[in-house]
Amino acid sequence: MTRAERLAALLERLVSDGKIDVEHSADHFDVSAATIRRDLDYLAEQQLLARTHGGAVPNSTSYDLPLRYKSTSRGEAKTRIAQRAVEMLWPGCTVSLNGGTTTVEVARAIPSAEPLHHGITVVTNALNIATELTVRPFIKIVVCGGVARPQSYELVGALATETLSQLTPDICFLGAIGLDPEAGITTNDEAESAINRVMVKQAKRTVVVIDSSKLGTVGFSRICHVSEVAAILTDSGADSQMVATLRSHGVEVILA
Amino acid sequence: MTRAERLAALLERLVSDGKIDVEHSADHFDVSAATIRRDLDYLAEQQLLARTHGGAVPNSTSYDLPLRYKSTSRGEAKTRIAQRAVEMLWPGCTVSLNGGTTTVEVARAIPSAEPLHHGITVVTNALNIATELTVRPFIKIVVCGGVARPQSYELVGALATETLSQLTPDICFLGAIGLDPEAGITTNDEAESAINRVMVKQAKRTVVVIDSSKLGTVGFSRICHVSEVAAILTDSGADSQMVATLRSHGVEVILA
DNA sequence: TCCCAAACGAACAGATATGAACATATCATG
DNA sequence: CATGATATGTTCATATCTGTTCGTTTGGGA
Repeated sequence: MTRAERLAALLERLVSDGKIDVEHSADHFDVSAATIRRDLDYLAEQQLLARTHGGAVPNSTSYDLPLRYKSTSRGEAKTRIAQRAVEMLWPGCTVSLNGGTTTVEVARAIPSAEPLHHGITVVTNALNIATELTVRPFIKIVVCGGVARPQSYELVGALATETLSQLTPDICFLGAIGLDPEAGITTNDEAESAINRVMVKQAKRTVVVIDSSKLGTVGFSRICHVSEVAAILTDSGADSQMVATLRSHGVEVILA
Repeated sequence: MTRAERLAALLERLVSDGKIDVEHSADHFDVSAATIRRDLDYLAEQQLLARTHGGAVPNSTSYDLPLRYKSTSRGEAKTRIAQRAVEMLWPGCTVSLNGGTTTVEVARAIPSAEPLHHGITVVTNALNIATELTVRPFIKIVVCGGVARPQSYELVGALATETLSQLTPDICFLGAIGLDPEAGITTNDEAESAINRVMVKQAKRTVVVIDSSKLGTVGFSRICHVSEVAAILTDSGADSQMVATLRSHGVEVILA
C-alpha cells in the first residue's frame, strides 16, 4: 500500500466512522503509530480533518469534500513545481492563480500555518481553488465574477474580465495546456485564454507553472507569447534543447 | 468514548435538552465531574455555550454551531422546502441563491436532466453552491466576485455588491438564520446581510426558504423586513400562530 | 442576614499521546 | 551500482488528559 492510498483510505475511514483512532489505524494498515500521526498531521495541514489526541475527527467542512484527495498524473512533478512556486511568496503579498491541475497544487502548497506566509491574498478565477482555500486560516481569498466553465471550474466572460481588471496582484502563477517558443502559451478554450490574458496583463510579474510534458505542446487558443512572462517554472524532466531555446528567447527558465 | 465524541455529545445534549447538568453528564458518560467541567470550560472558551453553576446553557450564538455538531434532523424539512422551491422555476428562468444549508438543498434539487428545467441560469455568491452546480449539464452558473467568508463560503464585499448590481434575476431564493415579524429576516454577519440585501433588491421576486425552527429567531444583522419579500417558503412544522401573524403582515406563506 | 450543601478551581499524580531526533528502508534516477 | 530523496520505524523527553483531593466560592433556604 502506498502512502497516497493510505491517505485516501484514512479519509474514507473518517467519513464512514466519523473519527480516526491512531493506534487502531496503525494496526489496521500495519504501519507504526508515528506514520499514522504524520499522515493525520499532513491531512490536517490541508484542512481535510482536525487532529485530536489519539486520532482525528472531520472538520466542519470536510463532509462535502471527501474525495478531494485524488492523485493526479505526474503528481510528483507538479508537487515539486508547486513547492518551488510558493518559495517565491512573501508575507502580505498578493498572488493570482488561474485554473488547472498545476495551479491547484500551488494553492495547496501555500502553507497557511507558517507565519512566513501569513497575510497572503489569493486572487483566482477558479472555483475549485477558491473553495479549497476558503477554509484555510490566514489567507484572504478574492474571487472574480463570471460564468463557470464545467470542464475547468474557471470563471470566464465579461464579468470576470471586468473584476480582474480592477486588481493588480504582485505575482501571477499561470497554468496552461501547452507552451511552445513559437506558438506561445496556450489553452483549449478561447474564453479561458481571454480571461487568463487579463490576469497576465494585470499582474506585476507572471510565472508560468507547467510540467515538462507540456513543453512543445500547442493548444487551441493563445494566452500570450513566452516573451510576455517573467519566468517559466517547470520540472527537471524538461528537454534541455527546449530549455535552451526558451532561454535564448530571453525568458528565465526555472527547473524544480 | 473519546474526548472529541464526548464534546460533540455534550453539544447535542445541549441542543436537545436546552441545558447540561455536570453531575448527570458525568454519570452518563462515565467520567468524573472534573472532566465534564473541563469540557464545558473548553466549549465555553470557544463560545459554543455559556457556563452556569452546575452545568451549561446555550449562548446567543449557539445556532452558529460548527456543522459537525449540528443535528441533521431538519434535513427532510429542508428537502421538502427545496423541492417545492424548484417547482416555481421554468425553462430559461434566472434564479439567484445566497449561501446557507437550505439554499444548498435548493441548488441540489434543481433537476438538470428534465427538459422542463433546461436553460436555467443560477446566480450565486456561495462558492460551495457554484462548485457543486458547475458540473451539472444544462445549467448556466454565474458567480459574483468578492472576498470569501470561511464560515459560510459566501462572497462578500464591494466587488460582490458591484457585480450583483448588474444582474436582475427573475427570482431569488433567500436563506437566513432567522425570520421574525418584527426583527425581519436576519443573518449573523453584517457583510453577508449587506450582499444578501443587494440580492433581494435586484431580484424581481424574492422567496425566503427557511425551516420552521428558525421562525421567530433573530440573528445579528438584518437583511430586510418581511414586507420586502414576495413569499416565505417553510415546512409544515411551522407554528400556526406565527404563520397567521406573518400573513397578517401581507406576506404569502407557503408550507411544504 | 446567616448557614450549609453543592459546586468550583487549583494542585497533584498516573496513564497515554505526542513531537523531535535519529536510524533504517525504499525508491527513483543517473 | 552509487546516490540522494522520501518514507518509515524507534526511542525518549515532553505535553495532554483524566481522576483525586482539598480548600474556597456560590446560591438557596432558614
